[in-house]
Amino acid sequence: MRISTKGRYGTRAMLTLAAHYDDGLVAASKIAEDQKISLKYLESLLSSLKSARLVISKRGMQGGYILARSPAEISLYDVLVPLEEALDIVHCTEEADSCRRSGICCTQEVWREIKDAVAGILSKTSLSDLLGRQSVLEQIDKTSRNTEPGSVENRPGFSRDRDGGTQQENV
Amino acid sequence: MRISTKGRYGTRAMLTLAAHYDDGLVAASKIAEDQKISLKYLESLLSSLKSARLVISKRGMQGGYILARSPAEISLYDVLVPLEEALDIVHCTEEADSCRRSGICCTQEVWREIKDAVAGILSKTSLSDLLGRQSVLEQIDKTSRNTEPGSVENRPGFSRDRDGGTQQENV
DNA sequence: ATAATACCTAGTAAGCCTGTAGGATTTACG
DNA sequence: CGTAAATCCTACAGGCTTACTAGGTATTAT
Repeated sequence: MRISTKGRYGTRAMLTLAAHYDDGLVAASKIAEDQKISLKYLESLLSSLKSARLVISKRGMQGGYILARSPAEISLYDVLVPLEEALDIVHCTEEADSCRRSGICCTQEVWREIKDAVAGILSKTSLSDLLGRQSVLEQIDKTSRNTEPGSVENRPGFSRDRDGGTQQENV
Repeated sequence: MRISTKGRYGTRAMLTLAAHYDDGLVAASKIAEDQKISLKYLESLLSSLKSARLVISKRGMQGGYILARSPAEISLYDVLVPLEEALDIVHCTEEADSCRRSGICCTQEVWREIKDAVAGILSKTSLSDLLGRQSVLEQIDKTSRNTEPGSVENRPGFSRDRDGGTQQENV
């Protein structure tokens, strides 16, 4: 029971696109570098996101991707559904007829309750919401590093690539 | 992102044990028959549940399993955690140090929010709650089928096996 | 023409899920 | 004591998903 890296990587890719929504097209290679995601893997995620009509692509030189709608109009639910192939916590709630006990299964109620709660949280959180939180966190991060110098630790930021050679994280 | 059959089967097994909490030990074979779960698979689930100290077992003839606490004192959260090996929706929230971006990762907040919501629902739902819902559902089911006057004292388990010798469901 | 870019098809190593198989050990009961 | 009923233990296996990698094709701006 977890959101896979597919969903997490996809979300982060969408955040980069959201951050550059006013700048026009962004190349997949830039997103990959920004988020430290394997380019080839990212391409497949973007393909899914394109099929879901969340991004628009342009091929050829100077091509790239851009959000199909404004960041405020795209929720995490929109992003995760095509990547996680439905967020059904439990198969049972989706295909009721596959369960012979469906008429008298008390656990279904709970699974559905959970599913609705998760969908609610994801639906109410838009990409622009996340961007807002991000800037707050970056601000805190920056000031905390100024106040305690010496423990700087070279942490690559959300949208900067300070330590050119590092591997991608596997998170 | 889903609760696997392991968690669902385990939950149903615990419901059978809850229904017979006052009757003493219940053999795994009876649970398997009651819930239409493969006996061998069920055994491994019960093993996990025993390690989590949710059930107590007795070996040998006339042996079996019984809840370690009353149904009201066991939540779905208690049951699912040992079966689903932690309900971390996202690995990231658990092992923060494995994520190089942890200090400034805005998506973590959302994953944690979801995790807390799920845990909240599961924690507030006890086995006795589910038993209560179950009896309501059975009553509805029975009246809708409009059959069998009387014969209420016969309660061979909380699920009736309507269509005889069919295969086990794989839900 | 060239280089940058999206897009497409395959494959793959590892791990997990959902069991099955076959027994070893413990216990009640006649 | 012998036996049957039960838990407990180890091992395996087919199928699926995850998280990529490899290599190439099509399209486009310069």
